[in-house]
Amino acid sequence: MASTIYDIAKKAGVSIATVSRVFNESNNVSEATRKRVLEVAEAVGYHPQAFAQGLASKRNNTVMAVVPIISNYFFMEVLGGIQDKLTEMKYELTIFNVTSGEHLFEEVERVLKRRWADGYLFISVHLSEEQWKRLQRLNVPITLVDEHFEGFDSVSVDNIQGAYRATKCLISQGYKKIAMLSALETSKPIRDRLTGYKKALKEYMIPFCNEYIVSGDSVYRDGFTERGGYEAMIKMLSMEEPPEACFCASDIQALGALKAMEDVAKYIPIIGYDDIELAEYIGLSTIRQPMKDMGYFATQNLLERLKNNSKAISQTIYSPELILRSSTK
Amino acid sequence: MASTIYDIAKKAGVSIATVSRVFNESNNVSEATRKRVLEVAEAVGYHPQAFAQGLASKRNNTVMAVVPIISNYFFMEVLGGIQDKLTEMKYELTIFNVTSGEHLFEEVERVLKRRWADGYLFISVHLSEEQWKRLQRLNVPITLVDEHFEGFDSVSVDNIQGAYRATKCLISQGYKKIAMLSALETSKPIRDRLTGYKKALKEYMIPFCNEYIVSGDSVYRDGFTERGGYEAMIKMLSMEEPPEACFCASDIQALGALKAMEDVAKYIPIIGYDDIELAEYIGLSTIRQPMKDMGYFATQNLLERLKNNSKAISQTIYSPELILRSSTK
DNA sequence: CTGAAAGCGCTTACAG
DNA sequence: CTGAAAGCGCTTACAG
Repeated sequence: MASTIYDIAKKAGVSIATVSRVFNESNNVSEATRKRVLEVAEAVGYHPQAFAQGLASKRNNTVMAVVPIISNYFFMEVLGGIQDKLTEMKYELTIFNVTSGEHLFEEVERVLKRRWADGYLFISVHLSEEQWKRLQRLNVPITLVDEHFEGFDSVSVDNIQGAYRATKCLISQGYKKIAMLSALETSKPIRDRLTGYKKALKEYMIPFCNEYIVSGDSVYRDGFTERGGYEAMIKMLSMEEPPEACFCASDIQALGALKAMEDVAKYIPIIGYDDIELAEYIGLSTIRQPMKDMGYFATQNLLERLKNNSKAISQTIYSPELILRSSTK
Repeated sequence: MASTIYDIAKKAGVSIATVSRVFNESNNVSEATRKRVLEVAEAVGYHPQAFAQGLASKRNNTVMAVVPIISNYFFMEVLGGIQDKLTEMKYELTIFNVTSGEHLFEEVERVLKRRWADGYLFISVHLSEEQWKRLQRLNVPITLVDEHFEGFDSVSVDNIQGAYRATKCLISQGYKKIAMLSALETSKPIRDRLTGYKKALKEYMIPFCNEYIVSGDSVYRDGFTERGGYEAMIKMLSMEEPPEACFCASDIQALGALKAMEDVAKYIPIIGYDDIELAEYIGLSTIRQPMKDMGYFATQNLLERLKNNSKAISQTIYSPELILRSSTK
């Protein structure tokens, strides 16, 4: 059986309070005592248990990342930034994977109530205004990434702006029939990007044409998949009047679109969204989201709030950057 | 202040034991009582706290993944498999990022002693025989991924075999001067892949030539980076007698190598290792590791051990698969 | 089916 | 600098 604080206290001839102080680096311990305790602890392989510490102290030096999907590029990059900051500050990371179905809200609420972590990072979790308000009542430190709600700190990228720039780039190359390769419109990023796309068309007085908003049929991951992009591009290219150029709602869909174009040997310029690592290799023009920075900054923000919960709520919005490569040439 | 089990018990007119039973889905509760408790809990937004449950029950339905690096392809894929299984079994995932420096062992030992999780998955954590033995004494359920030690369950891929196949593939195409684009030899996968490379050469009676083992100069991530690959390939191509073909220790290095070849406009066939998603897009021949399967299987294995710690220790070794694409044509 | 009570392994005022 | 003691919020035999 593993030893507890009592065993150490007894063997070192001190009280458990003293042992606790040694491990919590309180400076109210004499050097001799500290040394003795540490020696005993080392000998039997003792270290305070996380759960007991957590319960007694009501803190646990853990941040929980709540995410709808774990193994994708966007999340991986964001996570990289989160981890950098967390390691720097000696916090631990717990990942909670919500299943994004109809019980999303209940799942999220439940995990907050369990008080697993000191603070929470919500990555690409999209809830209704009403639902965010309910979470607010739980009074738990939360920072939003890739989402926006006035009651919580948030870090996001201006999706409208990004789509606008992408579309405008295509327009400025002289194209008029510009399609948008879309996904499920229940997805918030999609709605925003659609808005930006329309805004650009309007500005250049190009009539909006609903047929040019095309999605694939697969709904897995809301359509943000290579397959979704493939399906949509096949549809586009077989239209009576195919578009001359295409703005894709994500790089991963653009990848599928690229494949589709190869398969039917018809090519139109396309531009993606995200700037995943792959984009550079295949020469995909895209809109860059500073994913890693967002993760890092959001974490920093959350940790500051853990220190001082009364600080003002801040909304950070990054500007997306247009990256031109060969796919728009 | 959030309510506790006492508040619920009082409001529902039952004991805390009963409230506890309701939330633990014990069936020894009358339907009427259960309903009443649930109603009260719902009204005040109560849910048992993870840490209190964990301390009292000595279980916490959490698995911890111990990883040296978080945002890379290999890990992302493995993690995807882990998460699938964990979600299926309603376990939570905690990620612990060891910093891979000189205190690696101490860090790892400490986290095990803290008893954060019910079980641990070590991904690409390479320790000495001696160190693994010390961890064994902690008597904690551990499953190794991408590593092998007889005292723990493990899931890995035969690196020697993989490198052997890659090299043999190049030899069979008629090349004799075959280089290996390597990385830090302190890395265990590198040592194994080197062994496989040599084995193939020997089998075909091609003399081993130490100059043909080339690494980049950057040591970040043990050299498993695009940059490391770039640097190494530049070196190779500027040799007096450049190799005719090259086996790269990882796809990510192969990527850098590809860039280097473009930059100096000299091309030789190369083959990578891993089969990251990117590989398909750029036509990189490679050795596939079933990363997602490994994660899934390792997790399943660990969860079984949590149920029954006396089951026999198993070593699972996957065979790597040769994937031929355009980079070797 | 239900409750009283001990216990999980710590932290933290409080007192000295 | 140190200790005694209460408390963190649960679970789980045990008894009925």
